[in-house]
Amino acid sequence: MAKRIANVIVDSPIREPLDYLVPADIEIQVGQRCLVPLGTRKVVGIVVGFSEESRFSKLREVISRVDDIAPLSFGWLALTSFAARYYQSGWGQVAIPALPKFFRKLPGKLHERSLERLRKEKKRAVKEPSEKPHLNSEQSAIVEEFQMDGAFYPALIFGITGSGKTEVYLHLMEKVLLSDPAAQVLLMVPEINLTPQLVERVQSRFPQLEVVSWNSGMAEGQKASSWLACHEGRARILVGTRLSVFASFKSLKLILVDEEHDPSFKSQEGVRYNARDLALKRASIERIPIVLGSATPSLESYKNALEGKFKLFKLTQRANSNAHLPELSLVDIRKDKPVNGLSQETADAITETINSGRQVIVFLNRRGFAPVVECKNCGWQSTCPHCSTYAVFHKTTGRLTCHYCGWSTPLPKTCPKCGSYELLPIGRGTQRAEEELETRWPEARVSRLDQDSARQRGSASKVLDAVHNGDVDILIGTQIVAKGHDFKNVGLVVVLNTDPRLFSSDYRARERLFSVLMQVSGRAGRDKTEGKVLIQTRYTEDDIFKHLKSQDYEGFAAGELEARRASFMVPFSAQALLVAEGKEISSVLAFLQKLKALAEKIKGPSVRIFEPVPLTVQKVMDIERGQLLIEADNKVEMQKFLNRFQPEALSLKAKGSWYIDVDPLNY
DNA sequence: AGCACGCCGACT
DNA sequence: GTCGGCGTGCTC
Repeated sequence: MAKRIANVIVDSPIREPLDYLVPADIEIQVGQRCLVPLGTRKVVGIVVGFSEESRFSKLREVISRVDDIAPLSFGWLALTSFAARYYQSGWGQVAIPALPKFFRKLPGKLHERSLERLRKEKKRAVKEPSEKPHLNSEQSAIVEEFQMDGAFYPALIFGITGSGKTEVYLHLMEKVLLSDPAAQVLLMVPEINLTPQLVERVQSRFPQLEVVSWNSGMAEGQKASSWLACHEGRARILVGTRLSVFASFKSLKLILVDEEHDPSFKSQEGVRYNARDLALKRASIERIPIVLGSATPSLESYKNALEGKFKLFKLTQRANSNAHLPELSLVDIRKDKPVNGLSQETADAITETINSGRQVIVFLNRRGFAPVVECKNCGWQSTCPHCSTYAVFHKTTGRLTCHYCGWSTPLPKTCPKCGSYELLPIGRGTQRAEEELETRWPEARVSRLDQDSARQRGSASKVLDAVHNGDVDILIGTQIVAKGHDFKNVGLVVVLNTDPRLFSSDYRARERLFSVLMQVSGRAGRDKTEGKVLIQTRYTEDDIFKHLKSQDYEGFAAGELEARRASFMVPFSAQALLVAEGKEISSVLAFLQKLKALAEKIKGPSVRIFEPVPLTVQKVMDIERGQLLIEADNKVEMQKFLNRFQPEALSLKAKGSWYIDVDPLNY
């Protein structure tokens, strides 16, 4: 009988699975973990196949199998394998880090005991299910029409803010969970601190079922326990961030991706996967339905829906029929010149709203006090010594802080260059706006919500609770205030300083701006009384505002899609970014130049190679960074090219490191 | 990614 | 003479 050889993936950049001899006394199957020697180490790998022969003559032996849990499924292996190929990475580098640490390490003496503990279900307060709200006709039409008969069925729910998407998710989940006592549902959410509230809402709806969550902020033990509960089928619902697309399920029957347009579904470190795209792949592998939901879908998804690749469902009415669409108007800051950031019209509206006993949200997407400090005498500016960025002045700490590397120094009393005392904060962040609001409305209770104020655990929810309880008159904040909070008494939303984002070099900036403005506008008028939105801008005639005013995502998207079609941009083409890093920008660009030459040699007519350029933020933590953009007619052509390019590129030696970012979101 | 090997500077 | 710096290259 031929010797049995196991193909094993391990967490190393080796592209192909490694071959190991399987000793006669070891029974092992595909999907099981095993202990193998790797160089001088022993590591945990996953068996992905068997073969009779190997290109390698001197094979080493599998040390032992790890059979503490059921093997990983073929579907899971197919998903991780696809992800590795698509994102130009090693299979093991995708698959192994997708397991909780507990299942990646060599099982020790107490392994079985720990497993027992992980398997212990956390206690649920068994209570009556929360009330099931009545669906309006649009909502129930979706639930009725939805196909879940064992086929891949991708759907996009495009529903305006407040249209009750979550309620539709819950009904769809119920439909799936009731139809099959083993069925499991994956609900994917963006990376925000709203997950606990959502988990609670889901759990109280299905009090008899185990609901678990999975996100990077959780303790390792928690992660392992949630993961295992899904793997073994005990947990029926998983609510998780992008990482959960790689969770292991016994019987996954439905995937929901909430806020599918959110950039946090794209990983920006390690393997740069897009969890929304992989979720679609997973649904097609498992032959199950998948729902993408958003008030402002990504143009990629919206295009797919328009072309019939996704079933398109629309929610056009607010679920709470009492709620009004907010009335949006622009404040032309060319005419109504802002004083300390606020135009007269804005200030009057704030006064009026507070006086009428309602709340104001001021949205300013820039944290800190001032983005840069400047010397009036010699022109010195507060730059970060390790990054090509400004160090932001934070008045709360009295320090200059770099938002890229965390470098920080006390604000100097005098100019470090000329000794002058005239150091001026330039520009405006949330802290400065907060100060201004407190000065102008001394009677009002002002709260700030941004990354800095939310840093301490629980402090964000404290502020949010205060807003809900009516203990705050004016809430000033960054993106965080825009996300999904259902404030009942907000009469006015003010948007400051969005103009820079209208003219970004990133062609996706407008799409994101539209999305965030829609979201933040949606905070106004969620209950009986009307809400108002004021946007201060000097570009009042920009199309984006026209569509915002009428809450017309589809009009906006049609315009953007047309512009992108005309210039062959994503989603009418596919992109990949080669990013190189090193000590000196010249050598980084020189290496990218070598990659470009190789790419030009390999590429066909469907692929275009751009010029190597430094990244927008060229230096971070003393590392210089450059990029080379590659464009192809479509994703298939891009894959064909990368698969030919990548092995050859790996053999070029670089001074620093480099990676490929497929379907990049950031430039 | 680790980890070892290897070939040059400051130390008991 | 050797301890250790991190460049280079391999792991079935």
